[in-house]
Amino acid sequence: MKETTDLLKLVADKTRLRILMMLDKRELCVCQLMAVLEISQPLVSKNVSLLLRAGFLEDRREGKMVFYRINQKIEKRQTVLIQMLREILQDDQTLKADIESLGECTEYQKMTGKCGLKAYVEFMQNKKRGKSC
Amino acid sequence: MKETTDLLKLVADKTRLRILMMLDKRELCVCQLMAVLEISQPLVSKNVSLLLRAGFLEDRREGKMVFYRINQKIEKRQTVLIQMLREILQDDQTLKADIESLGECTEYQKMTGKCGLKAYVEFMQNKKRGKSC
DNA sequence: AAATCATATGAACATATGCTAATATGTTTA
DNA sequence: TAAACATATTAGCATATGTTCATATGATTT
Repeated sequence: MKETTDLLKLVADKTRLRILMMLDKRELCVCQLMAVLEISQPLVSKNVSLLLRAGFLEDRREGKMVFYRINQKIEKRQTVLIQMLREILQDDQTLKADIESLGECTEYQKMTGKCGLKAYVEFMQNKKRGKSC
Repeated sequence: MKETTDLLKLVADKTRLRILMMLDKRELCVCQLMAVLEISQPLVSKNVSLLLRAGFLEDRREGKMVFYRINQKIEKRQTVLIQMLREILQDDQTLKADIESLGECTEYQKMTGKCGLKAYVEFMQNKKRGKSC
């Protein structure tokens, strides 16, 4: 019972829900999540590690960067939960915007080859000038 | 998005989850929930009214008693959520015990015709003597 | 080796949440 | 109408939670 409520609490949070749904689309590193969600690096790291410890995610190191994705060997309960989330969030505007930002930011990253705070700040400035990434 | 996290938060609580799953089996009044869950009346009332306001439940007055049940005109998202909960909680021991207690307590209520604190206390005393209701 | 980059961790703070106790409302019975 | 019963609401407290800031770790590049 507690396991279930813990699982639900984990997912009952805007930041983590956005992260989980993003990673449900594709593998991402911390800095990409920062850029798209427009939140601080420690906040991403913390929430990502909560999802990791709960078994939702698995990580993969590539140089300095750590990539996260949905755990392939996920528990059945978690699979069911994620399927439910997909269903009730299929028309969610925040998530749609996140996915769109993600595409643009990935492109931007390929151009600059950077993934850090500076790239993030530049990205944000451009975005606010209406150029979106 | 906030609607979704609010919905999840509501359900990410042991007390409310037990109430919701009980009511998923059958209609119940506050005092029955008190007895089975072994929690105070205000606590039942509060959580039940939260579930009510969120649209999960509907209420029905019968004399002094107020009966609650799953709202028949529930939103689709909520239906999906409840179905998911049924699935991941199908082997939950707490819920199994709740359902069992419920049967016994309903029987006890029919005998005494009472639904209040006194009946509850007697019930609890008997239960602890190993007679279970 | 030093500097930079990417991520993780820990402390501190504000806010939110669940719970209890006291009280209020509303209904039925005596 | 008074008393008992069933439920609802409020205030207050303790705990939990999300967030930020500062700092630590670990990897790469120069």
